[in-house]
Amino acid sequence: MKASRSSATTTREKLLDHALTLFSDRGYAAVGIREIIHAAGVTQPTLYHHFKDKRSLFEELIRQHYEVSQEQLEQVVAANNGCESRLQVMVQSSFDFCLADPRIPRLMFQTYYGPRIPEIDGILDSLTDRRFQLVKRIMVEGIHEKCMRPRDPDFLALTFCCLMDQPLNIFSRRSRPGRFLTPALATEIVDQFLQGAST
Amino acid sequence: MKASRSSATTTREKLLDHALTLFSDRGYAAVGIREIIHAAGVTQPTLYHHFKDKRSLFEELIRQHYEVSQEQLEQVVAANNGCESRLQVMVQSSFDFCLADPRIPRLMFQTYYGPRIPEIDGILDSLTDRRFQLVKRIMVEGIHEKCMRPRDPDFLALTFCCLMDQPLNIFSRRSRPGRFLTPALATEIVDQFLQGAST
DNA sequence: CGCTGAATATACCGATCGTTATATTGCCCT
DNA sequence: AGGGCAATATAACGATCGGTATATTCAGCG
Repeated sequence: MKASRSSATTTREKLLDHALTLFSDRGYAAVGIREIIHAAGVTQPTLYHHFKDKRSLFEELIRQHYEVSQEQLEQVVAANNGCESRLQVMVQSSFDFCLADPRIPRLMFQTYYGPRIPEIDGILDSLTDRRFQLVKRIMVEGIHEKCMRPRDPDFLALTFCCLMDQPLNIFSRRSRPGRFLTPALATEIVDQFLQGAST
Repeated sequence: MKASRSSATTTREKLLDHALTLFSDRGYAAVGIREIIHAAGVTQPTLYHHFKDKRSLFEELIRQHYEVSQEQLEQVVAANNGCESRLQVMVQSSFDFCLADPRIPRLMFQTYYGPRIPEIDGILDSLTDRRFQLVKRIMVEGIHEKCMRPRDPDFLALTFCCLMDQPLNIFSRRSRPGRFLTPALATEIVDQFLQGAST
């Protein structure tokens, strides 16, 4: 590959990487492009050479990481059978994904559960819906296999996503998320979802 | 009460009210003070007469609504006995609180689960911790009364808060949250928490 | 009446915002 | 060698940001 092309890619990826660091910490509105280009060690026209504007940079960041995480989830779900083990690997895979780079769940969940961002209105819902439908399919399957009580799959998918996302969001902000996002917690979450808290 | 004092109170409350509307929609960083004073129909020095700066206005808004919602929760919990009914009224009371003014849970949850706001770093944790401890006490009691399996009360409180907060956060953003935050959903959430999803 | 002090307005401050016109560098192809 | 083009930098644009110096209004009070 040509040097100029590879150098361009590096610059572009460097911008995306530092944008990820900053946006995942303080969000789209609070981070200025000067902060990003300063962290990346470039100047403004360089950023505007690689991205149309601030909004495009942010949207690409979001789309890219939603894409990767979604593919990983679909992969581990497809590689397992039975609703319980599928839910289990889904949580565990999400935990691993977070520990590999906590900035990514921070960006995704804080952007989704945080204040509205008019610049990207509408694109978040379609991205998160793909994962919701995946969870919902597992629920429908679980009910059909009679390992789950027959209830509204939308409700089940919602509660499961709550139990999975919230710990990811909360603990990915702490220092050393690995202290909290343990395999034991992943198992406990699935157990809590399936068995409940009562005796 | 003097006319000037009452007029001052109205202006101050008008500012807080429009700030609530705007901050709960797009967050602290994305909303400028000009937008607030324009909505309230006053000028900048008026805002700075009633509040030290943008940060103080926001902090007062946050503290005020956390205070009110916390008191309401403690009240309904104290008025009921048994862990199941306490959990039930807690969810239902939170739903009612949201339906009375969806801007308030939007502000609270989006501020808490959204990107970090350096200006108010540290004050959110102490405010949310009070509610978490309340939930935790119900869990400890429930375990002691043998209506819940003996598990880590922190984990139980975490999962219950997940199941309660996430629907509140998600549905308070939709139009007419009352379509979703029904008494039936409140009951389903408590049932899901206690009984789980499996057969 | 004239004084005081809270409340509000006009007009502006310097700083930062997202963005760009212009110029320069340096590799690739001919 | 030199044209062409992607990549980067210097320097600045107008707009908006949070915040304020100053002036005016108005109510309460001696």
